[in-house]
Amino acid sequence: MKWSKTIIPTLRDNPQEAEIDSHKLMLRAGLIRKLGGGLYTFLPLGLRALRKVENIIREEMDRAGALEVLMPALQPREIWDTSERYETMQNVLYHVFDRQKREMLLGPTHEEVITDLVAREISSYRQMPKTFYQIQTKFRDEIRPRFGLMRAKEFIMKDAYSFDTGWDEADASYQAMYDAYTRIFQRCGLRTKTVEADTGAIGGKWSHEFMVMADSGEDGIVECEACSYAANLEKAERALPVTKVFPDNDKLPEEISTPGMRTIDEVSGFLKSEPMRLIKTLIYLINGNPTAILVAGDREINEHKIARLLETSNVMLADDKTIEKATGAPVGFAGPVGLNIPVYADIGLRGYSGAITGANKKDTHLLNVDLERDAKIQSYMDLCTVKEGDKCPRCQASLKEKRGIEVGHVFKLGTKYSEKFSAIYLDEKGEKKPVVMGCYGIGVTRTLQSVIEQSHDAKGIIWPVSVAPYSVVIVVPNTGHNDSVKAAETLMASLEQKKIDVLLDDRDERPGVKFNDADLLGFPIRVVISERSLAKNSIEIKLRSAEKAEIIPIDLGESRILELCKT
RNA sequence: CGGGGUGUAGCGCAGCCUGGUAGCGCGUUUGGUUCGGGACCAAAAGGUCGAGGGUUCAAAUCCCUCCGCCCCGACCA
Repeated sequence: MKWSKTIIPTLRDNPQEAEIDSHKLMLRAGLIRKLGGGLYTFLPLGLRALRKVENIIREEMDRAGALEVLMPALQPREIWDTSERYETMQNVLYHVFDRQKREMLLGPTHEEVITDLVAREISSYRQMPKTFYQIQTKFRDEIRPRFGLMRAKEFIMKDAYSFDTGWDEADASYQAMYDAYTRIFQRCGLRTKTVEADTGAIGGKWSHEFMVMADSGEDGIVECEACSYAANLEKAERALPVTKVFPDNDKLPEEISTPGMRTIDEVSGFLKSEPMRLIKTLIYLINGNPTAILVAGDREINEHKIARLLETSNVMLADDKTIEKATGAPVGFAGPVGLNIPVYADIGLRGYSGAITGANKKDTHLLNVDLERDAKIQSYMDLCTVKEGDKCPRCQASLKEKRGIEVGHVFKLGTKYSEKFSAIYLDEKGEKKPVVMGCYGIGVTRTLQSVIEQSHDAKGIIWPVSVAPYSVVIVVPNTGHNDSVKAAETLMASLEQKKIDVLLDDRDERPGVKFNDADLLGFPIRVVISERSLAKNSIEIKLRSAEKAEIIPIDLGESRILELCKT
């Protein structure tokens, strides 16, 4: 391909709309353009890279034995009623109405569609295991689209669904996808980390996320310094802390005036006490019922954990009125003593004694609180978010906090959907059983941008050969020099015949412009053919990732390029 | 949805405070010179100043309403 025949609108300046490097570079390198918030057009160069990622995924899915299908993006509402996700996923669903005013949804994911299919088409244990996948556009009404392709309203996803006769069999399918994912991201040149994750609204028993480590990532992760434990902060656990018993723990609760002191910082500062000694009491509405959640003053509540442990998706902080009604005090003075709503406490608070809490009375706190003795706790559960320095739940070593971009997610779903859609099969004994499912997603467009986020420098993108829009760029510094142009065209034609993706920069531009654009666009291999090199009967080959170029005799150039393309 | 920011030529920005001719750099077009790391000379095109309303003799500029975009938060397979 000649540069003059395609369109690569590079930008010199960073567009002001972009915040992170990969987003800036995708715009500057002319890979994508924005239509509106969370909506992007792929330009020819961006599409080429996207297709490469898709093909890697397709190859590895096929290799793992998965079967490609293509499901409708437009879905009847009814199947979402059947799965009972019309409500739980309300806030990401796009609603569409046809001419009969029938409600349709733009698919944010396809568990419903595939399970409906399987319920109709699979009825015997002889037909399993089966894994289906598709690469398709998904639609989600994201509250806040961000960072270009990282979080968009319309994006491309590879989703896969496995169907097995039992749990052990399903584990094998899960493992096959897990292994395929590992290969996929490796082939894309990504360094990923696999972490244990929350299953969220999709449900299921167990899940892992594939994270691209990057400071700009939206997800917090902890990993153990010593063992292999790593988890998303939404899910991460910690070794049980030592019980805290503070001074004066034998005394009875005693009120103390704390005028206007509402926050942990204010109270601990005012009482000259460490925040850890305070018990933070927050009133939540859980399924609409006021409920108190307790954690130590130096910790944050993890609402994902509340939702999971109490088996609901309806967890929100209570409004001021509800709090006042439940505690009998203005916001900021809640405490567990004497509360007559359900109270759940974090496991770290078990045995807390000599602690400080709100007194459920304006401008007042309580000293010397012993949780067991003075409050009625429904149960102690793991309710707070792990933080740096907490101990590993497996080996007690310290946990470190990092950021990551979630590019893949694998779930063991179980029978949640198969039961709702009556995806039932007959086993060897003729008994009816629900199919056991797994589901697996890769954010394809997000993966593409992650490659750039992880592989770039001050000058631009550094593509791995596997996903580069073109593996080779041939630069002719002076297009006025006919011999250079001819040699370049010959080389391009010859490489193209060998199925190498080549771009020939035939623009009438100054050399500096061409070199800078080549660096910005990040093609892995740059070949320069000029009067200067031809005089020595040579061409110049430089890797984008390397400092220096190598000078190769012209008749050996092609084989050298082919060799470099393989690595 | 709450908080903050921003909207002026394709891109990046100035002008707004203190109302009066809409500017700069890059890019684009034409001609010429130049040609190994974002050249130079000359000429030119390109703007409902986000939208609507108001104040005023006069609004990019002041006031009101709305909208888009970006960031933080809430939320999120």
